[in-house]
Amino acid sequence: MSFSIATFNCNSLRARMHIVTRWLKERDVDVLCLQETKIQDDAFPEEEFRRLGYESVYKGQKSYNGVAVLSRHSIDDAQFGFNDGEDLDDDVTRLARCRIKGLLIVNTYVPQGKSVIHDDFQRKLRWFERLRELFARKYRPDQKIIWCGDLNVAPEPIDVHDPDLYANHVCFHEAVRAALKRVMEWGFVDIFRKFHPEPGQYSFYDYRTPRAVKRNIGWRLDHIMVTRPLEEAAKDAFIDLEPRLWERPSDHTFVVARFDDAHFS
DNA sequence: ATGGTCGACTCTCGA
Repeated sequence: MSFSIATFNCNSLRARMHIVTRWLKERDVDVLCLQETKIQDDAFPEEEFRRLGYESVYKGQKSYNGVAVLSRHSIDDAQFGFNDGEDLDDDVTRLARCRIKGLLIVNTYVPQGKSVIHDDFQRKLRWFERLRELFARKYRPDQKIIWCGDLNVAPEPIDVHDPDLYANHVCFHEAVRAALKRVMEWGFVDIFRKFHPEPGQYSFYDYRTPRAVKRNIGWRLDHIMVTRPLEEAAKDAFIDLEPRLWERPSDHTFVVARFDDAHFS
């Protein structure tokens, strides 16, 4: 049997509900992690997801951010934010953690950073440090952990259309790539890249770039990072571009990974 | 060519 998980920055769940529900019906995943839901908790469409067979945990705020985890299996120990004494309200709507089928799921919407000379960029770098501290404090790399979401970093030159052009971009600058790498070194593998060494695979296409998808001018910012035991259980991973052809697509698309769940609880 | 387009919400910001 297999277990599948996906991540999607929906850029407003309200505006993208048609895409999320259609995708869930057609793709049949076990777990979907959402970012940028931009919806407050009292308006979250929990019942609609329940009718499709999905439980959900979520934390949102007005206009910005917001994360949710949808699951066919029961969700335990849902928590939001780092709980490290540094949490802003903003952090709580950017980081969700829970336990599903014995797996630890960490869903993040990492701060974008605005520009490399803005304070928010320092905050972004610090965010990755705090994530590493969180993993070191709460977990071990021999556990089955999935860290996924919009990480707002293209890890390597092949993850952007033009590495020279983006050298000073907040999602590709060497400092932010090093910050991501530091977290990865704790014990994560980029499971999409493991199955797809080829260039030209992106999860994000800027609305402002004309015909970006057609010209394949994109970024790989949405990731599914897994610990070693899950790397061994992984069967495949892919970027699902089809929803980009549906009505009113998000600027991001779905990234999916599948595992052999024979050893999951 | 330093623009462009979305979404949420007040008109401008964040991405």
